[in-house]
Amino acid sequence: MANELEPRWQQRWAEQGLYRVPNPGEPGFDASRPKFYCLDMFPYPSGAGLHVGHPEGYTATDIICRFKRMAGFNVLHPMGWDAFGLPAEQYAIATGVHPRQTTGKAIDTFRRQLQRFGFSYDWSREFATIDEAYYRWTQWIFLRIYNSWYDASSGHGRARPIGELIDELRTGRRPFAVNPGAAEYQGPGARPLPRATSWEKASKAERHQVVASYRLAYLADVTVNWCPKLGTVLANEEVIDGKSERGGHPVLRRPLRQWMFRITAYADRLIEDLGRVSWPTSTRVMQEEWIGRSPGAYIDFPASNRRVRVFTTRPDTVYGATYLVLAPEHPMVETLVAEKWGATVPERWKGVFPGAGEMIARGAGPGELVAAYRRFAASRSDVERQESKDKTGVFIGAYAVHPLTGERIPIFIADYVLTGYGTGAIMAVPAHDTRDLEFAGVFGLPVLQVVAPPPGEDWKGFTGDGTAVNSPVIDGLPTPAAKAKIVGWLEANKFGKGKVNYKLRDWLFSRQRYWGEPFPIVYDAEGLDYAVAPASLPLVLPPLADYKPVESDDPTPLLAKAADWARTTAADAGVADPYGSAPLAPDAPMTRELNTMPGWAGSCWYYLRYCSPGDGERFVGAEAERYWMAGGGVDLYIGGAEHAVLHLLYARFWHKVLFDLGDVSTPEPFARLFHQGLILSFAYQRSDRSLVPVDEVEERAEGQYVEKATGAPVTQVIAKMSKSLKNVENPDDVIALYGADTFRLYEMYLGPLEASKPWNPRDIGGLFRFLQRLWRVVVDEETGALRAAPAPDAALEKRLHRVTAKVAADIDRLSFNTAIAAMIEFVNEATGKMLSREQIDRLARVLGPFCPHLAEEIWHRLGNPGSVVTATWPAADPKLLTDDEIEMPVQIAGKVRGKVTVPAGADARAVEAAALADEKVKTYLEGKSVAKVVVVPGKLINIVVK
RNA sequence: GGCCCCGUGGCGGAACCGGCAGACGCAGCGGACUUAAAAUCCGCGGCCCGGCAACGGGCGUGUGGGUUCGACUCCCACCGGGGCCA
Repeated sequence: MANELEPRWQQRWAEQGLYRVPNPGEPGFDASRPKFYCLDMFPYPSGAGLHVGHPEGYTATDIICRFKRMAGFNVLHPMGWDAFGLPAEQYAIATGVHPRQTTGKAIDTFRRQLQRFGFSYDWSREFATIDEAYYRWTQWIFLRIYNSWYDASSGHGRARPIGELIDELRTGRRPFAVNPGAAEYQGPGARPLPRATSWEKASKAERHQVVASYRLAYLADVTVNWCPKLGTVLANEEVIDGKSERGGHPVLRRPLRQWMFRITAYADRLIEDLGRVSWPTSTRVMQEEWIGRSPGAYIDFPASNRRVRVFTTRPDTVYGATYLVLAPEHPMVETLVAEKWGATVPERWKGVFPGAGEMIARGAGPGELVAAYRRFAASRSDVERQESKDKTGVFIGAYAVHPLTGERIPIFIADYVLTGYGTGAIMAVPAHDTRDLEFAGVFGLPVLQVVAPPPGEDWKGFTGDGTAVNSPVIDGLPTPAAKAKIVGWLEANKFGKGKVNYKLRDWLFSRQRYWGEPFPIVYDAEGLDYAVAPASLPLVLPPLADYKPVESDDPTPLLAKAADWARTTAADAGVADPYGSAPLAPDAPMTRELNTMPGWAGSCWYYLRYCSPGDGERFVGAEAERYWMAGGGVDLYIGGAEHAVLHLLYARFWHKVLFDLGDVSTPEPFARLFHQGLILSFAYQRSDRSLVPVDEVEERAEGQYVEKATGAPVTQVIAKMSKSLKNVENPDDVIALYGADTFRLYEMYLGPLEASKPWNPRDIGGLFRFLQRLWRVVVDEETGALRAAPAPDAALEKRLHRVTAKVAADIDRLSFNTAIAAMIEFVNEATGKMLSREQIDRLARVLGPFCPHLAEEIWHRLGNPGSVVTATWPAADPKLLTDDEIEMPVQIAGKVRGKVTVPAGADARAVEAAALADEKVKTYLEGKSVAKVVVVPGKLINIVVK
């Protein structure tokens, strides 16, 4: 029946445009209603179609949206497609089919599947990130960010237009020098500084360079994992033992000029504003840890006419520094390394790493051992280097001078220090750092206590807060005060500087693929970058003859194949001269940026576009944005926890830039966030814990499973759905059997929305039977006529009011499983009885958010006009939600021994008297004395006896 | 190693603020209807002991302790599972 009824109503709803919601100023907009913006995380339409995990979150948001509409809200509930991405491009490489075709097909499949669920999306707002009308604005926002700089001087700091910075530099209000916070000018591999010291004297390139160091989008030479065979850069996680994870091709570490976002400028605000949002604590903590704010200090250690700058989060332990460690790649290693070993150098300092002993035995010098160790370190991944318990390293034969004590301390290189963290060099305080202590143990280095732990704890290896000792400047101070004082002292004496370090890096935004947004950037003959004129957007992806990666040791983006597209002129690209240098001739040859944007780009602002998706003038209509984003942004955002950090952090960053520039009205995009749990599946495990595909297992008896091939018993376990375990469920199959209403109920009834829970098809029938039972309560199966009692049954009426109240409250707290249980109870109670027409009417409305098709069918069989979708939520009479008399359990010494029935409002004394007078209670009290009676009104009585 | 979350019947889960543990569903058992089966309807159902039974007693929310008149719920330690970070 569902397969006739459901498509029929879906078609009717679509024809009526029932889920279209007008914007302020449009016909039909009702300003008297409050608004509710409810968003699902942007799906990537894969060729495989929906799996059962998708509709979990979508059903939850649909129920809430339907409920909110009935409760009188203007509800914005959109859907669209995050459609750029690798799979379509990989398919294009193999087949030559343009990714747009592949993606278009996948979108059609997804849309058809979603519509079969009866979700109440406003499909008139649908768009895909690959639409030119959409990515035009993605490119526009990129330029908005590119043409901004972060002014940290005022209050918290904020983004400002780049023109204001240029004015400051031109007029000398701001010294002509690179941004002191610019990551590309720090640490190993820093870019050389410009020579000019004023705007006037600066060359075009120098002006360009200084301005770029402030821009929120900038170019930097970044070491990347380039895989020549695959023709792309790989993430660290995709490289295993120097080979690509997919295909096992060699991967080269190469510097490559890439677009970066200066997201680190926003690090503090991204942490602080987590206090504005209502998000799961775990997600807020994850973002905080990802940003990884650690206040500390730079300290300079003189070493043979140079200074080694270290970063430490524990400047209060500086007196305990007994050696320095540089990352093996640190550029100062070459200049510092000694020619030969000093006479007093202990043998083991010369090198501890595989193969070192042999070299030392044949008298290898420091240079040789350092080179060998660097090769050893380069072969290990960052993760291996940090996880390794066995500390390795080499003394480089040189010493530094401790700036506070004047002592000579040795300098080592060791792979537990990474280039990417701080300055790539540390002062080692073995007494109070676990890894330094392990290292000191291996190399026999002194361990000097400088922090006194709380009584009863060993100072050696104590890493917590305590009291400073053996540290003349700060002796006796507790750790936090000691940190503050020593940083001030180091600054005053020019030994160092307080500095907040972040784990968060600037965001690498370039990809060498085809299927992404082109950058609206061109380069002149000198290689300087310019923004194209916003009016010339969208910059459309050119067609390619083929999509095979360019195989080369030199990283080459795919767009290099579009040679004609890449060649343009200044006039064509609408490039002006932003720096008051020599203007470009209109016919000056320019080349386009050949990288494309990564998959994150389109999903960074899609929630804004939904507010007015057709806008041709602005990325989002200003009034629509103010209306739908009011109250702190999207009211409810539901999606998987796998996006807890990256997508949500990136979107927050873009949003904050737009907020600073006055383009959007709220500082945060998503007011309330919720993660639905994973839907898992059963799998089977052999005694050696290996997993067996479900189709190779049979159930011999209740709960007894054996592997078909061997007959060996296996145990049922819960695992992620995967093709290899053959336990992937397809929603289409379930809908074909039971219909969408049952599917929706089943997924919501599995358990709490946030929990991960196993898919167990055996249970679906229970929900299907519930809907059949409900149908039989209201419709005569023989005649198809409505079964209605002439007058409502009082007991059922009371229960109906309670269900109404309970379901509303449960939807509010996203507790759909208990809401459904309440409806089941009601229908079970009503089975065999009859409801009045008016009661059936209310039941249909309560069912509506969960099972819209069946509810609509009943609604129309009642002869109602319109749709249950636009009906109002039934009011629950508070008088019918409480009983006149209540039964209260009587506990004696904490065990329930009897029950008494008392009037609902009875006071404690009356309840106590009734309990003590109860016959059954009396028999338990015989021979005992009552010490105390605890009465919790409305709950229970506990008699404490001796 | 650090931080966070979770351990409740044969299974999924409920108990929302410290107040009757196990709602609801699945699987199971018994009965009605049926020539029979399916479907449907009615009923039983944590475990152990006693009783033909109604019922009575004991134990029980991973383990051990604590706080409290009262603990699935709060605190401490441990065990197991998951996540994030190292």
